[in-house]
Amino acid sequence: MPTRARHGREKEERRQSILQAAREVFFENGFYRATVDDVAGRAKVSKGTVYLYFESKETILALLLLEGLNELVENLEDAYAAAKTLSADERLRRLSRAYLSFFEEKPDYFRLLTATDRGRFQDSVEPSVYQEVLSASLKGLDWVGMAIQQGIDEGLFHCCDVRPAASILWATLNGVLDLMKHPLRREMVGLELEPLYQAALETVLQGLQSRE
Amino acid sequence: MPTRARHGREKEERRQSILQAAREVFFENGFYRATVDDVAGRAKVSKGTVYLYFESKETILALLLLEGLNELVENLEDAYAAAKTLSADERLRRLSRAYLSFFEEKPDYFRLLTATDRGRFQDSVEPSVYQEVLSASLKGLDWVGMAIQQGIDEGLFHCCDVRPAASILWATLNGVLDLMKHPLRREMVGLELEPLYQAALETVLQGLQSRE
DNA sequence: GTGTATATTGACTAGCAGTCAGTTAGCGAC
DNA sequence: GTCGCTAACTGACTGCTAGTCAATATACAC
Repeated sequence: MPTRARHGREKEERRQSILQAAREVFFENGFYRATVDDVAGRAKVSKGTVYLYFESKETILALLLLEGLNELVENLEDAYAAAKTLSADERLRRLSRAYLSFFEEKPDYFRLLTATDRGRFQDSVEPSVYQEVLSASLKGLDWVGMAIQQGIDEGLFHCCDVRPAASILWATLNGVLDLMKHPLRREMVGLELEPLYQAALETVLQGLQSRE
Repeated sequence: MPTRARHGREKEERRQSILQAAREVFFENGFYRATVDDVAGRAKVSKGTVYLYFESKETILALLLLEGLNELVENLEDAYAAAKTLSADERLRRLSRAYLSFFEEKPDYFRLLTATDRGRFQDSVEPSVYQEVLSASLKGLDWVGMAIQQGIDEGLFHCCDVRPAASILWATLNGVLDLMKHPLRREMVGLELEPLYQAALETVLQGLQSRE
């Protein structure tokens, strides 16, 4: 009997159950309110065990974020692929919609993302993991870039270069999501998320289409 | 002799010197690394005194942010006023430039702003102060809105409504600033802030000008 | 059963926000 | 100048939480 292998599997299960507990606790209370003891308790292990499997509380956050970002990128990939036969602008609309859907269906991940902007994050997380989160948060840009490139090839867009164009659209969508994230701010602005998001998308698409 | 009044002045001076100490310490170390003892030490008072003048560490942050945001809004106001005779699109360029300048000259304030997205902020800060920060962070939108309204009146923009248009531009500028905030991310995107910022501005301006 | 390696525990440390009983300093009355 | 009163100030203390590590338990080999 491959004892080593069974052990490996059991360890992986333990690890996953701690991650799952962290997901629940972080989503319920937010990252800063949640304590490692909460996570340990939920996973029915001691705090020490949590630290056997993970370097720090913030590392766990990073891993959860990576999960979320990967799922988002998969959604974008699917949306891109499903719009294979469509024009570039329509593909960008599908991509944008997929992004908005993810935002609306998994708001918890977005809530947790803001926690990474903190000072300590970069200290207590292995640089490589931090870099991975950063890089994952930019993978969406690649799919937007591919659709934009198609638009340039098709003669739809007349902008100078793919990367700036993709970044502008990506930044705009993020800007709108961020602006409309807090209910209180939404109220102050006096607009709803979805229509503003759509309008922003169309405005940038128009802007990319016109000659400068 | 108006003892009461002199006392009032002295209290205000003490208060200001604590605020100044907090500004220095927060800017140097970031909000989360900075401790209240640091602030107290820098202001040459005890920690208890800090808490006589301010409700919490996060309240001090909120007050510093309000200062920064008010300064920003003044800059925008000046830029708007100085461009009195110009066309709407040119005014928007001036407003955007003033915003970028502030971002580049006072990056510390932007760094501190992200700290408010954290969970605890809303708990330990009086709701009214929190609301004031939120509302101050939206005042820039008003000046953009006024320039956009001018553009609509002049027939330059054909978009449906002022508020969405202003919000789209504002969100885009913020999105670009946020995207390009971290040097590491800037490197990953492979673009520089200023050109992207300019390009984003022009793209949205174009988008707002074209008929839909 | 015994020895060894591995996994787990939870009491402990360190660090920080926030408190409050006790101390000091300013000031007017005499 | 000194007594008494008030307001300002202090810093030791509390409570909480991330992270550690010596002690303990468990699993396995022989």
